[in-house]
Amino acid sequence: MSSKKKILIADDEPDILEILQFNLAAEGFEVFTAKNGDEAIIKATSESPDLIILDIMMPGKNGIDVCKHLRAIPQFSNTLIIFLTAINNDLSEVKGLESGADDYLNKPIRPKVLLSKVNALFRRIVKTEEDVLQIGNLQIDREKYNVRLNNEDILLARKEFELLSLLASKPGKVFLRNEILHQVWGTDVIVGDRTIDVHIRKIRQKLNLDCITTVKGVGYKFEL
Amino acid sequence: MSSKKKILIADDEPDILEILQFNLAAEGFEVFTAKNGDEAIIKATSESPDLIILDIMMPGKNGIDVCKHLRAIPQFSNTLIIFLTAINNDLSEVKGLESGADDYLNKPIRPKVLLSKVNALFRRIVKTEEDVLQIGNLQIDREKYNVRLNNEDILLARKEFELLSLLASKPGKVFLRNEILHQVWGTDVIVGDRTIDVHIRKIRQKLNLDCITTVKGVGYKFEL
DNA sequence: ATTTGTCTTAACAATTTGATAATATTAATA
DNA sequence: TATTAATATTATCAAATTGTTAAGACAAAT
Repeated sequence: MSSKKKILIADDEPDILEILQFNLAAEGFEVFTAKNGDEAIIKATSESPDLIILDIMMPGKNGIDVCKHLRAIPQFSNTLIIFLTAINNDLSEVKGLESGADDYLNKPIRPKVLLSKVNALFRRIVKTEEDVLQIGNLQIDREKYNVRLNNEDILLARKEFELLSLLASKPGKVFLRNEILHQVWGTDVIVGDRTIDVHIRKIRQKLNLDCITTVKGVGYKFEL
Repeated sequence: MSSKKKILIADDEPDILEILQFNLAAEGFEVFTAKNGDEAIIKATSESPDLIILDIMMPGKNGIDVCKHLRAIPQFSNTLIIFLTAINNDLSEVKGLESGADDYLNKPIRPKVLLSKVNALFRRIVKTEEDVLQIGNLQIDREKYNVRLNNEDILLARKEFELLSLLASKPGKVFLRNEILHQVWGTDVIVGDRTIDVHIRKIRQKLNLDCITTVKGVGYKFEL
């Protein structure tokens, strides 16, 4: 999967903050916290989270204020916002959603419900992501499955693409031949010794660029 | 806003149905109703609603079943679904959201909360909704179901249209054959290996334009 | 009932790919 | 430098993948 989703949590109660952080981090999200509304705005601006969870009742700027403030900034017009509230009545819920939030969650927090909501919201948004490697003037787009060098498309066959994609994923790192076999061919496929070489050759030929270095007796590495 | 949003409500209690219908219609939505799960599926198919509100507890097919059934059909992969439930416990909520719903609502119904949730969901979706794709001199109108090239209408059969529409939704992106099968044919439909090819061929033939590229071993992509 | 058009499949052709073998080249080391 | 191990190069071939055409099942329209 691409990069980790960032989630910002703002609540003045340390316990709640901790519970949320623990559960979301365990699910693989990158979590940031804020102890009040103003801090939330600052961290939101600096971290550009994908989702912001706001407690409504906070000293100073409350959650609704923060939400309105953020929604007025283009950077956050598409950010997911969830309210956290103990006030379980019509009024606050309505106010929350009308101020531009995507959902709200009642306290006490039920971790499973929280995670489900978060995932449900992300499922809807996730679609607009990109997965491109950019190394110098070389661009490898894993989604579009193409390689561009100096704004010119280069057609690589599947194995060639996967091999280059692997090497370029960690420029400078030397990949052992075994490692390459496992990653590109799989653990149970057996191919001859020269197979990798031939593919490397084709890549070098097609790219016409000195970017794959042979490390004799060890493997190959990609560099600039 | 474009045209009226369509909402389908499925509940076995006539009272609830009426309350919901009244409130949503008053807000300007076009409302359809169903008295059970099977009717819901039928009406969903014929009306293509933008939002479906499903009672979880219904005789016969319950809401979760209906949701799963619908989500497996490409037509409904992006339709909003909200559950309606009196069961106020973790388990049912989690199950609901995991079966692909976007939100849930606890009974008793509080009209204002309902409307806020509905509006919050629509607000988020509206942005990704583009019924007319324009790529170069090619125009794909998903609502009218037609394709124009150089101001000339081109008649595509439904599967052809959906396939082209999918590929053109992300120009440059390579769609894996599997991905295409899921999106166009649905997750549980099984068709032979050559079916996609044949449809691709027909599109190429009818458009008479070099815009669909084969990426051998991977899939197809659309490009100007 | 007949026509029309859509969707799928089967059969075969055409193409591309990936692996190998054979040979050449390179780099390290005795 | 001669030797050797490792890699590079090239051509070739079988397998995998896709293209094409025609035909039949089915549904919708006439």
